[in-house]
Amino acid sequence: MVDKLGPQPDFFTRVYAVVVQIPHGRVTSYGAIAKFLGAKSSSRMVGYAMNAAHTMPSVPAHRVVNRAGLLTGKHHFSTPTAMQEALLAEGVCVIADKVQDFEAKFWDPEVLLK
DNA sequence: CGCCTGACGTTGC
DNA sequence: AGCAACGCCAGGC
Repeated sequence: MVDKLGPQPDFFTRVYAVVVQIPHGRVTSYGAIAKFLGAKSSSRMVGYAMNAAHTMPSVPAHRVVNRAGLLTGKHHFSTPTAMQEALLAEGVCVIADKVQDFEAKFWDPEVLLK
């Protein structure tokens, strides 16, 4: 695993590179990232990558939620509310561990291609 | 070296 | 329309 987020061919690093690109106050889904990486069927890997990513402060894992906009991985943070508070601090409405206006706040990795 | 698990997603019943 | 099962791939034991 590379400490920096350089253009490494590693799947994990690939995920980090995308997550880091997520604009402030914006969120995306595991599936979107997986699809962007070409492994649309491997959405689980994205979540798995985030698990390892949570050790990297540079990777805003709190901006990544599941397809339903639910903070599924919040339990993996320092505190169960860290993820929700982090999103709220960015202007993302989070109620009951769910992102409000998810579609509106949703950020598609495709913009990286533009 | 093989089995189990895991922050998801999709399809089938 | 709600619930269950399968698939996917990689890491840990």
